[in-house]
Parts: sequence; structure tokens; C-alpha cells
Amino acid sequence: MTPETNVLLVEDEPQIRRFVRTTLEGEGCRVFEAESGQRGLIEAGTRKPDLLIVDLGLPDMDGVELIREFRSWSEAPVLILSARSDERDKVEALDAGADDYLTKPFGVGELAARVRALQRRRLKGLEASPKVSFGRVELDLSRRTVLRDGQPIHLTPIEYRLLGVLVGNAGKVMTHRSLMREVWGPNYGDSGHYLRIYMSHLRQKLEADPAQPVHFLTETGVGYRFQP
Amino acid sequence: MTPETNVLLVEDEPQIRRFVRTTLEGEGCRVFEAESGQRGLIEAGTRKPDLLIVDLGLPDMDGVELIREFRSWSEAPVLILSARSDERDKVEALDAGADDYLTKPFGVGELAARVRALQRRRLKGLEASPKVSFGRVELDLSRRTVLRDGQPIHLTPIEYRLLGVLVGNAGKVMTHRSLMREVWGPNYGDSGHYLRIYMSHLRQKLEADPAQPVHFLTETGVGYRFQP
DNA sequence: AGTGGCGCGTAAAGAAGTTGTAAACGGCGA
DNA sequence: TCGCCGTTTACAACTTCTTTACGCGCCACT
Repeated sequence: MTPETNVLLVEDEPQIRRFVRTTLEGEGCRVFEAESGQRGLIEAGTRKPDLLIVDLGLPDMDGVELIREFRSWSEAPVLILSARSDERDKVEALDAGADDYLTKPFGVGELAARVRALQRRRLKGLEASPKVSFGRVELDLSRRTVLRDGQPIHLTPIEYRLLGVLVGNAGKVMTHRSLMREVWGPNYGDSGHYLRIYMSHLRQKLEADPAQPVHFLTETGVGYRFQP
Repeated sequence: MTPETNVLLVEDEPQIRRFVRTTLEGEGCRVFEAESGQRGLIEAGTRKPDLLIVDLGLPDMDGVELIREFRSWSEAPVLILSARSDERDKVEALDAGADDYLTKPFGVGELAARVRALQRRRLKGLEASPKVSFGRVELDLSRRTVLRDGQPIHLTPIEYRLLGVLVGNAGKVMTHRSLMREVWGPNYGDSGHYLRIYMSHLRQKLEADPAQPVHFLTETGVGYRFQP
């Protein structure tokens, strides 16, 4: 269910390829490989990776040139591996569009951590908000929005909490007591018939025919049940 | 008119402070300094830097803890400086939310290049949403200009910041707390009702009928929501 | 069959808590 | 010194929560 990260690894030495691949797969990435710069560019075009890892010391082309080409059409992060620790190389690669530069030899842990750091920002934007829909109603718990026939519906905080608890336990009968506790906290006992009032509100706002509820069902003597 | 980058440098050794400051100012940054972790957190809260540079070997607190605190309310990039090259330190710092890790001794060029790499993304993010328009209002976040019916509208810095956060999370309910944190920094708790006042200002300036807001909506008991 | 208790649903008034706006204060830089 | 801006204060207006009231349908008991 996690959005898998596609990584393209451009590296000519088979030994390092295997080492990096193992590390990344341990991070849950899907790894594609290219053993030359030329192939790297082609693979990048077809695979559309979310992360590009390049060895600067490729035999057939300048790694910096590869970065520039890639950057011209992709914004995915680029991580450089290199045997050269000369400062000019680093500056050149970073200014060409690379996001990080790792000097060989490097450890599994550091590589993994740097990949995680690069991925963190991408994932933040992608966090798909869990949506629930039933009948003509659509609700997005994390954005705290409710739509009915595409029209936004306003819920008060308590209505929203109650809805959240019911939806979170869809299909299950929730006793009065447990609903009260989850919505109003433990200090309310089972006093008051707030529940009836707020269930009524939810039905008015979300059921097609509030008098004949289809989703917010009463279990007489026990509690309520939400049916999607 | 390039939006200047505010950098907060947390470093106890005066020598390195001067070295880094000089480098960054050469990059066109505005540099604030803090010589301890405690001061660093306070300064971060008031300066709201676009980039945080931290020495891990601070005398008064664990640098990793500082990163975590900072990350709890800011998404600005974090660059670590450290004398320790042990892999565990790197992994810990990166996983705590740091974006890059530079081991002493390092050169001017590399530091500058890594800072440029970190800033590149921030600038891209600003340019990514260059123009947003809703109702009869047009705003350009990167140029800090707002037009209403073609007429320029003046916003104060705080108004602008608040607007930016709301627009950046369009459609999503933003809690009071998170808005306060993003606009005023973490040291304000949820005290004061600045938010109400500034939401009022935004509505006066941007809504057709401030008494019947269409775009800047109140979610009573929770926060506010911007609807494009 | 009538009746009264019980659980439930809805409406509406009052209380409590939140929010909106104006206006005054004070610091800071031009 | 002036003007702008952020903060503080005060109060009016509003939304939400709680309380109270009443009608309905079901079932058991008379």
C-alpha cells in the first residue's frame, strides 16, 4: 500500500551494484540498473525513477553530463556515488543538479539514511488522504471535509468525532457506553441522551431520508451501527 | 528582488562560525548565529530560518534533539556539521530529520555547493505555485504581490505568511495550533487570538463581502480553511 | 382493547464557549 | 518625529453544547 520508490542505479562495477541494490531493497525500493551512462539515460526515460543514483566514474560518459540531461526533464532527487573526494568534483556535481554526494567507501547505514532523507520530502506531498464514501457522501478524515452530492457539508466538532468513531468501526455495533466514552470522554458515564441528539444530526445531514436511515442504524437497547 | 535566504547557524566555536558566516554571505544569505543549543531553539522560533545549520557537538544539548524539536514545527532544510564521522551519528541525525551531513574538516566550496543544493528545492517550491487566483483576487506567492480586481493590495508580513500557509494547504482544515506554529513559531503556544485578528484582516482585504466569507472559512472549535 | 412504561427521535430555548471587529497602545525604522 | 506594524484590550455577534420538552411506536400488563 506504500507508494513504492523506483530507483535507477547507474553504476558500472557489478560489485557495487549488488551492494547498493541489496541496501535499497532493504528499504523497500524497487531498483533498476544501468551499467553505463548511455543506458542510464535511456532507462531513466522509460522508468521515470523517483530517485537517481549515479556513479561519477562511468567509462562511457561524464557523470555530470548525465545529471544535467536528467535534470532537464526530471525533478527527482539525484544522489552521487564517487571514488573521487576532490572538492571540485563535488561542487561541479552538486551545481549540476545533484542533491547529495557520497564518497566511496561508504557504509550501508549511511547510504540508506541518505536515501531516506531524500525520499522524505517526496513522500510528504504524496500522502494520500484516506477517503471513505457511502451513498452519495464522501468524507476525508484527514482533511476534515465532508461532501454530499459534491456539496460541502458542515459538521460541528462533536458531530465530526462521532462520525469518525462510527466510520472507524464500520459494520460493528457500538454500545452507547463506548460511543459516549470515545466522543465525550470517560467522565460522562452513560448519562444524558446526547447520543440520540447527535445521531439525529448526522442523519439529517448525511442520510438521503433521515426518517429511514440506511447507514446510521439503531440497535435498540444496545447502541448504533454504521453501515457503509 | 530574490527572496533572501535566512540561515540560522548553531555553532559553539567562534572560528567555525566566522568561517561559515563568510561563506554563506558570499552566497547572498542573511546569517543569524547562536552559540548554544538552547539559544538556537529560541532564535529559530523568532527568526524562522529558511535553512538551519547545526553543529552536532554542542556543549549544552544533544544536536539530534535540537533537530527533532525544530522539525516538529518547521520543514526548512537542516544541514549538520560534525567532527564525528562515525556512521551511527550520521544515520541518527539524518533520520531525525536532517537533510545533509557534512564532516569536518570541509572546504568552502563544498559547503557552499551543498547549501545551494538545499536552497534549490526551496526556490523551486516557491516557483511551483507562482500564481493562484480565487474570486477576483490574484496572488503571486514568489513575487509577494496580490491583486484584487487588478488593483494591487498591500499585505503586511504576517498577513502574507498566514495567507501563504492557508493557500499552501488549500481545502484542508488547518488547526489553530498548526497555523500559529507556522506563522508565529513554536514559542507562542496557542495563546493570544492573533489568528482571529489576522484572519479578519485577510477577509477585509481579500473577500468580496468580509461578513460572508467564501474563501476564508471558519471551522469553529478547530481552525480555518481556505477554499479556492 | 386500553393503558402505562420504556426507549427512541426531533425540536427548540437557554447557557457556555468561540469568534469577529474596532480601537488604542507601544516599539521600531525611516 | 512620523508612520507602519504587531500586540493588547474590550465588547458585540455568533456558533455550538446542553438542557428541557414533547410525540411516536413498541410491548407488557390489566
